[in-house]
Amino acid sequence: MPELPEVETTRRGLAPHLEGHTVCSATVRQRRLRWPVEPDFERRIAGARILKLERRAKYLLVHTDRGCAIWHLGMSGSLRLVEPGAEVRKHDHVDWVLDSGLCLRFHDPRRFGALLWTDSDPAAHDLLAHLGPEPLSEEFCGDYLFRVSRGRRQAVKTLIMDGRVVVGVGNIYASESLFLAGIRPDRAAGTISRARYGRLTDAIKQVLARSIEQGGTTLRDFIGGDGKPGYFAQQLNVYGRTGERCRQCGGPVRDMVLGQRSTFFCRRCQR
DNA sequence: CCCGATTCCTGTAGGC
DNA sequence: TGCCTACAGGAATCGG
Repeated sequence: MPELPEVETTRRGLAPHLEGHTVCSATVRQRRLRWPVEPDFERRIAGARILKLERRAKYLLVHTDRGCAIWHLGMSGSLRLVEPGAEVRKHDHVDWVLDSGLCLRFHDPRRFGALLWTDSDPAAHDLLAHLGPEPLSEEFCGDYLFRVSRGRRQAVKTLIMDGRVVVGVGNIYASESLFLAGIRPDRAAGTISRARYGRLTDAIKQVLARSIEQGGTTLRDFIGGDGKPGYFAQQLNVYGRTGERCRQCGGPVRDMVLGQRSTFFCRRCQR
């Protein structure tokens, strides 16, 4: 599914084809996404000139001279440029026809994605206004996590997956980061030392940066037809490896449920 | 305020 | 082989 690295990869891939171009027209085939696409979205975007593509958390912001479109890919969404006249497949919910002749197409089987419009600063939009810092920013550091975790009894894994604390840390990266930092996912956030939060923020930055370098390869990118995960899965230390041997100590990888999310860890390497 | 549970949706995996 | 069910997950929102 699109994690932060994949959204960033999407942004980098689309930017040269979108920035400076005009949206001639838009077609919305399915309005019922995570939130309904507003009725006059097509009218608002038609004729708009795209100024810049920006990523904030897992949102892709398309700044235009008329306002800003806010995309979210949910967990099964993708944005691709297709040739005009390309066959429309099931779950192809939105098209933007560009003045270049290319078409920006949104495909999203599970419809957890969203397409919103705002006439004002998107940072002030309800969905963005209360988000925590970007994980790759300097603001996100051990001191910060230490400070915001004081007095909290919730598990550290659910803390780092809380978008008000830090954005873009999905379920896979949360387990992987905690493994790299040697911290048990269910440790109460408020009892973890400043030094260990330093190691955790380093681990989060490392795992996200490495994934961006790989073009955001995720679990759902397959090699061959056997359903086996792709490149990135080969680098996973614990995610989805229940019962297999820990790469570090050889012990069995364990799983548990935290905040209704499957969670993977090694009892010996994480405390 | 804090935090766990519920909700949206459909493709896929696992059980029988 | 095929049907049926459980499950996965981002993140807002509800409920205690």
